[in-house]
Amino acid sequence: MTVKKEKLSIPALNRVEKRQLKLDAILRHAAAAFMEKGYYKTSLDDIARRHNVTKPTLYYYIKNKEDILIKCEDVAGVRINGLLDQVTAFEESGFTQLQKFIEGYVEIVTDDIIRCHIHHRGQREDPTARDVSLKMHRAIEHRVREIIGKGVKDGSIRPCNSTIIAILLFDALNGISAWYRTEGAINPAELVEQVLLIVAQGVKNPVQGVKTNI
Amino acid sequence: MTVKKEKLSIPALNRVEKRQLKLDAILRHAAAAFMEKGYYKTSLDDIARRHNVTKPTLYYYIKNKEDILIKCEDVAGVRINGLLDQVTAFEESGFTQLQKFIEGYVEIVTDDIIRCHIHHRGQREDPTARDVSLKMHRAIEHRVREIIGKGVKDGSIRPCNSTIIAILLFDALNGISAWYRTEGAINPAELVEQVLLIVAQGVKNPVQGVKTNI
DNA sequence: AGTTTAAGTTACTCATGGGTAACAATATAA
DNA sequence: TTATATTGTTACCCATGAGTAACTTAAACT
Repeated sequence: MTVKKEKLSIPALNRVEKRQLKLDAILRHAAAAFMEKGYYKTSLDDIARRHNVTKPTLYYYIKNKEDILIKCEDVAGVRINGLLDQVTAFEESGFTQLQKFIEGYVEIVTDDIIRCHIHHRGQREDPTARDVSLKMHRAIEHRVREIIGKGVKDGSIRPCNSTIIAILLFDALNGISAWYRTEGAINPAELVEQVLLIVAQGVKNPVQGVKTNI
Repeated sequence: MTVKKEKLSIPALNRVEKRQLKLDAILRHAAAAFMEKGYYKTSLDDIARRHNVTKPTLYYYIKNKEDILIKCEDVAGVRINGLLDQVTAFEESGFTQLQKFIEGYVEIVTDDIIRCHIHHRGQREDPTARDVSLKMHRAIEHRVREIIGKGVKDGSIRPCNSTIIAILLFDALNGISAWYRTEGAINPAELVEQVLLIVAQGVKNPVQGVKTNI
């Protein structure tokens, strides 16, 4: 009986599970293709080929081409907001939270689906989808702004325009997703270190900066 | 005689001149369209319409659609390298040169043709064109890296990985081209100030940073 | 076993849009 | 005024690629 139950329930669970796994795989294949060739130069046939199926099969998992971007965005949203939850969970200084966010984000940004989202957040044919996309993006940016604002309040971050700083930070971090792979042997640890250093202290030499100011 | 000469030579000059002006206008219209709707969602008919001509007329000025991007890139290359020439012309510290470059670049980055170049440098169908594009980009990045390296040598910039820093800086600056217009009333002066501040000093509060380090 | 649902296939439609050929008008030079 | 580039137009071709209809196979539950 238990055997029968097992035999029946496990495939039943696997059904939705397998579907989800296949959707994930399709998204991953599509995201990789989009990053390599670009969204418009990638045909659904290309994506289907990478997945070893034919084009119409894709339509069993996605609504249309744009839906791929939307689904990637969903994944990215969960990931990034999850990181932000994690980073803001503890009572730490704004600067420390920002530092942790940067560390986590640099890691996240290497994932193909996230890279795809970053690179293609913008082009949304459907106006509703565009609104949703924009809203999510603003929400995430807002949370980072809040971290910076908190840092200014608690004194760990110098007074600054948190809006501008947040956008600049995101641009720099998002940019990483475009080059870290192709740019050959880059040590991830060094990358994080350099980013943290420039965000924390900038590039000006403090020693010389105090002595003389050309 | 002189009158005759004038009457003949001025239109003769205007011929090439007018052609150049029209090409410029087409590039500008195209660049604006590409920034609004994206390269692939912009048809040549769209561009022609903005220029009050029909599509085949465009082919009198450009080779094909991609050629528009290439011609925008040429303009951008001259502009950016010109800025770099200007910035490195005097014997100043690396940090000062970097500062001046940033100031100039933030201004340059508001031009539609430059924005178009920044946003579409990457998608090149023709492999030769792709090589040229990549080479130019690398050359510019290299010059900025040199400025940073010089700064490290002369002590105005703290020791750092100039490659990574240069790329991060470009990402942040190039990002500006995407949002500065849509993002409503942003004071250009404040923008430059904030960029210079974060590049110079970072965001960490130096006062608190010395006293305690959470 | 037999019925149903999931998953996938082949073979199409059809709009879009880059690019061209052939023709028309306008300005320049003689 | 007449010949000649220059600049532009209308009317087309044709490849590409998103999306669909109709049919086939494989798995799942009773």
